[in-house]
Parts: sequence; structure tokens; C-alpha cells
Amino acid sequence: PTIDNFWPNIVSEVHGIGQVDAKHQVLPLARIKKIMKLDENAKMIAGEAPLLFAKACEYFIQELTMHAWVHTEESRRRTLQRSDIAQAIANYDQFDFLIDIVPREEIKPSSAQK
Amino acid sequence: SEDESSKGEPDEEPLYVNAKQYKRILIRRQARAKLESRIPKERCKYLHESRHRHAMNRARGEGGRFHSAQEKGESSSDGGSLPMAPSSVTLSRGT
Amino acid sequence: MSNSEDSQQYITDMMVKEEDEASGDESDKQDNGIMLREQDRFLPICNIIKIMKVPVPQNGKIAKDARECIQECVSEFISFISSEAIERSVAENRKTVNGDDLIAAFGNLGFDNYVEPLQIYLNKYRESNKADRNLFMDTNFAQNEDGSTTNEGAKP
DNA sequence: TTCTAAGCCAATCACCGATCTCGCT
DNA sequence: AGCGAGATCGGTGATTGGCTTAGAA
Repeated sequence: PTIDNFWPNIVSEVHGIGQVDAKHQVLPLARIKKIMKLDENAKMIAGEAPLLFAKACEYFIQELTMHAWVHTEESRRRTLQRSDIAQAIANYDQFDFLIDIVPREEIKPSSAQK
Repeated sequence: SEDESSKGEPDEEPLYVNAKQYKRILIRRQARAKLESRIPKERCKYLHESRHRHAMNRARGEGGRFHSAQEKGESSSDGGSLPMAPSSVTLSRGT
Repeated sequence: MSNSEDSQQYITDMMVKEEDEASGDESDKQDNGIMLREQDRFLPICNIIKIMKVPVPQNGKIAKDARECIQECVSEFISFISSEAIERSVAENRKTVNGDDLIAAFGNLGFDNYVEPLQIYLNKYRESNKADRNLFMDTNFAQNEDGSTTNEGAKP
């Protein structure tokens, strides 16, 4: 289970799905829809949209956590903390959209920055 | 030794962000600013008063963990309040 | 009668409506509309933790700060992608944001890794729905005139 | 070393999904 | 036709804190 194998594993995982089990999602679809509706431009939302987001959020949480855990280990800790996530966000430009949510100054001192 | 490049934005970006995300980041920043007044500045200790009270009233084992089945009524004249002495007692969780 | 309100919460649960912020203001007051609770802005913390534990070793720990941080990041993730997807649906004069808008948004915002698995997942979902609908309509007629069964593995 | 804070349990109840009606395209 | 918003309903898993000690400092 490494970062390099993450997306290839995801792709082979979706292929293994027979029928999409709309029920028993890990994340509640109603809550996802509610978050989407916070956007003032949101009018109508197709039923498939929260379902896609439920899957995408699983991927996102796993990937961000996985990147953060690298920094936890680099600091020889066994508890993932907020500063590890800040580091992970700073080191991968796909996470740039979180720059206001977890600002750079949250990175704990004496850590490398690429 | 500080040199946040200038402008006057809430959080200054490190000069360059993902080019595909830049425009959307700005749009989202405005959207969040509109919502800011409706967002409490700090997190509550708990989400629901009723669930908080439920947790407080629940039966707890010796180690502070929730424990099943403490009898609801408490009118036993019997002095022994321990549920029962199981063969094995609290097992410390090895990590 | 025994309902004693505590100071921290805003309103209990009955009588909460929903937001609708009209327009025209950026100065923040205290309640410009209705206050949003954490249940309205975030996914349940318990579900977040479950997913976070997957890539973390079994003996690893996760700080409370980190859980809540991820929780906020996920909501921004949804809003960020949604914003792009909604704009595309508006650009095409549609009132409904659909899965194709979302997948296009993922690609346009640089989440290229998400596109392939989500496209596959979306196709399977649409197929499943069509299959269920046909099965429900037919109920008795097990007639297959079509024969274009693009199904793969059957689920026992 | 000192001492903060994460994990561990499971019962209630708020919320989620299922189902309906009514509107739109 | 089909599809989604909104309301209603009933079933259920997320929420929840005290004590121990892992582990941050």
C-alpha cells in the first residue's frame, strides 16, 4: 500500500464492482447533497451526483491521509496530527485548493518544504 | 525575514498555485466569505444536548468504558452492585 | 416540558428551516440568515475517521485536530468541485448538475486521477438503474429481445 | 523525564434513505 | 414519458465521556 499504487488499485477496485450498491454507502448521500446546496448557484442536483461524490470523497480522504502519514513517520511519531496534513497539502499541488483551509503557517517548524 | 508578497488577501498564496485550480480557488474564497457570518467561530463541545446527556447517564465499566446493561431500576436491597463477577476481569488492551 | 435548552446550541431541531441568503452584503453581522451547524457543513466525523484509518497502519493513532482538519477539507473538496460543475451546467443552460458535469469538473481542476474510476462507477450505476427499472416493469416477462447484455459478473 | 490527549466501550435519538406527491422539462 | 424538490415516516448507526496509558513534548 503505497502512494504509487493508490490509483491503480482504485481503478481495479471499481472494475470489481458488479452492481452499484446505492444503499449502504460509507458516507451519507443526504449530507453530501446538503453541502452541495450551500453553493448559492446550485439549483437542481441529479441523484447520481452525491453518489459520485461519496466515492470521490473516500478516495480523497484516503489519499490526503496517506500523504500526511508520510510526514508523521518522517517525524518518527505514531500519531497523525494536523501539521502533517498541512505538510501534505504544501507538497502536492493537487491539494492547493485547501490553502485557505489549512494555511502554510500551520506547518510545524523545522520541516523541509519543497 | 517576512515577506508575504503583498496584496491584501486573507491568506497569501505562495506565489504560484496549481494553474487549473487558481480561478476556482478565488471564486470559492468569495463564496466562503459570504458564508462566514453564518459559521460559528469555534466548534461546540458536543453536537446534541440529548446525546450528551445520554452518554453521561450511561453505565460505565471500571475503566471508564461504556458497559452494557446496568439495570434501569435501582431499588435492589441487595448490597452487591457489581453486575456479576465474571471469570476474567478487566483486560488491559495491549496495543 | 423537560426540554431545557443549553446555551451552546442555537435551536434544538424542530423549526430549523434552511438557509437562504438573499443578496447584497458582505459585511458580516452575527446572524445574517440562520446559523449553520456542523451537521449542516460537514460529513459525520465517525465516517471520516473510518476512512482515514484505511491507509494508516493498524497501530497508528489519529489526533482529534487531524480528524477535524480532514473533515473540513472534505467539505471544501465537495464545494470546490461542485462550484466548477455547477458553472458548467449553467453554461449549457441546464438546471440540473449531473454526473458528467462533476467528472468534467474533476478533470478541469486537475484531479485527473479521479476521472477514470468515477466514469466507470457512473456507468455501472446507470446500468444498474436501467436494469432495475426494466426488471421492475417487466416483473413477469423474462423476455430478452434485446440481448445486448453488457453485464459482466453476475452477483450471486 | 512530564503530563497531554487518543482509544476504548455500546445505547439512545437525530438523521438518513425510502416513499409519496407535485412541479418541471 | 422521466427526473428532482420537498414533505413525511420509521429504522438505525453516529454520537458520546471517564479512565488508562501511549506517546507528544
